[in-house]
Amino acid sequence: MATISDVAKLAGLSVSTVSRVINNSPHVSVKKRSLVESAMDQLGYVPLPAARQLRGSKTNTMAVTIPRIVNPFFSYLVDAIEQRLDEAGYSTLIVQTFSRPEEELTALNLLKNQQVDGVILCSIENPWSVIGNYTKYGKIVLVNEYLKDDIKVPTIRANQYDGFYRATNFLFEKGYKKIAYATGRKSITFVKRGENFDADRFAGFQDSLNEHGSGFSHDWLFTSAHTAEDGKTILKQIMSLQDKPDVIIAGSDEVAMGILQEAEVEKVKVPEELGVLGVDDQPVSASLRVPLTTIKQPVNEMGQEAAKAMLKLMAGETISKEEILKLKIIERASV
Amino acid sequence: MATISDVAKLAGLSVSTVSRVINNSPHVSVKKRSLVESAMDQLGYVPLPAARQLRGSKTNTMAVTIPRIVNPFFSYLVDAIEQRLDEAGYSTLIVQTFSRPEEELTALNLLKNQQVDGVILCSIENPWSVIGNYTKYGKIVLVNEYLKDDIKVPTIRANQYDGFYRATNFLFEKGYKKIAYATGRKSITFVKRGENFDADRFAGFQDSLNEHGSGFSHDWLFTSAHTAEDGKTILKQIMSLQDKPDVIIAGSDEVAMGILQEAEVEKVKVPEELGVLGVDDQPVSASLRVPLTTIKQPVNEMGQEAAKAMLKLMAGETISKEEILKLKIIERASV
DNA sequence: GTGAAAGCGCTAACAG
DNA sequence: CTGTTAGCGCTTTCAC
Repeated sequence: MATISDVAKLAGLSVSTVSRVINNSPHVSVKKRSLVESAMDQLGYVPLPAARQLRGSKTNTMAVTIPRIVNPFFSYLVDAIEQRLDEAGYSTLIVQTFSRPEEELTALNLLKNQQVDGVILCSIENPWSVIGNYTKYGKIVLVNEYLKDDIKVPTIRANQYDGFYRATNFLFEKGYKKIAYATGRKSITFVKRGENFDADRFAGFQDSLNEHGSGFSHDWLFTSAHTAEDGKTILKQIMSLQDKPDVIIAGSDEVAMGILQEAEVEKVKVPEELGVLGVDDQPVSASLRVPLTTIKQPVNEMGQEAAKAMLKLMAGETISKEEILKLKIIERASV
Repeated sequence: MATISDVAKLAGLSVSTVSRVINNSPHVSVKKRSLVESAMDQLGYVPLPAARQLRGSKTNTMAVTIPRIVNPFFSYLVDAIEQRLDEAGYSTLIVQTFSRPEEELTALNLLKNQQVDGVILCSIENPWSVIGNYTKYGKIVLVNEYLKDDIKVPTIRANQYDGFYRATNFLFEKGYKKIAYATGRKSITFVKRGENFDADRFAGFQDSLNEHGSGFSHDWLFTSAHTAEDGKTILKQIMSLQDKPDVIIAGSDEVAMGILQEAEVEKVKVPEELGVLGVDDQPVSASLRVPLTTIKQPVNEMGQEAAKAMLKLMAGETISKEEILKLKIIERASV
């Protein structure tokens, strides 16, 4: 491995001049600059990051944490972040937390240890009292998370409340009257809007319901719904109900797919007898037999904005605490 | 940021003793060790990796390259690798190459620059003449790739030939006689077995065909098939054929799903009128209306083995060039 | 414009 | 067992 002094020796100059060339300082004569440059590529020289870091200079690397890479939502999100960061000349280090606080600390310590210039957290596993301490070591951006108002970190998220409010309105416009609701949550605690992700969604749903003077039966709430199998069960449960809903907000495309499949088995016509609204817009959703109408999370934009926010932070700009993006309703055939 | 000398000062000892504790050298008295330890956590001290790297010690970090994180095959693969590496105390740095040679070099330079101890390449973008140069800087393991015999790098891959050979036999056993074949490739060049991924698959298919004295019509070969949409087109094409195949190896679950959906529209019974065999076993495949029979890539095992190979390499063991894993046929209802 | 020299935080001889 | 000391490769004053 060639070092800076090898280059200096070959170029017949001092290490400081070489260093200046590397960091393109303006105070180097054109002649010596090219001398250094040719020596550099003659030796295949690349500055050793560890040494530069030791001197406290930038790493040009960012870390981004996600709970699990196999979840498409997160893989697309991190993909979008990386694309944007890449354009700005940053490398990206993806850290899976597996929802474990310790793993999140690994990423945060990267910051403390000057291995990265900033970290983008796409889900938080530690209390802010812990995470907050790391802001002194570098920049932190949050994605898709809710934090108390007095905590001021740049946060990028989608407006779940608004999205679900509009989606529910949309169902009413379509003529539906009895709307069922499925969620991955174990229970819906009636916390107020702005507390968290699911509460926001449910609040949007409820507000639309109230505005339309529509009732909601407890039989129409399905919790702990995650998989296609869960969706199948839900459809069966719905069909066994006396007072059946005429449409369901499925909580995820996965669950929606299960509902769709079981509906086919049970000869329940979609959307005529039961409308099905998905959430997420996964790649396959468009090409199902009954193409799925779904509430799309703006993953791409979220990733882009998160990366932009980080970049601004790096440039020393202060940025507004929150950037809220809109959910989009993708209308296809299932509603 | 507390440094090693801060700790030494607080403990009333020398930096070397502190260093010994950090690297748990045996030659430290219990008493002083605990003295150092308490000083360390009193200060919240964490050794700075950059400084250690500079001294040439291990990074305990591995890089793994994948073309694209949003591809489920790769996200599951990297997930498996990381789990295993994690157990062994290594952090994992995931690098997306976007199939660009430069990005692969970024990962390889991590090795050169002593930022990682090894790199696992899950797809190669540069000629071996380039990659090979990096073996002098650290360990390299290949996954799912084919390389000339004289090149000896640990390589983990699934036996595509065997898998497709067995899968085709399986179709014959099921009573199918006319087997169609879809692939993502733009064309099937008849290179011999062992040259590459797709050639191996097709060779396995062909060999089984020949052994069963079965013919293959060029009308039954579908190339450039990637998406569910492509699958739909394929089904239409099949139905317009005079001499129709009775089963198709779809090349991917994605394509298989498209075929399944269009079959439903066209009222073609699966598997009675047309059998459909997928490849990959994606999460949704099990819960389709006609659960998909598919050739499963041993992603998990591949990841595990790749990680193990790397770990052995790190431990100084020499390992056999190739580790070949078996594809598995997951029998459900579509065949 | 250019070079000499002082460290960044840590490890590893080398002495004791 | 413990301490002293010389760098690892680089950036950055500070002189010239």
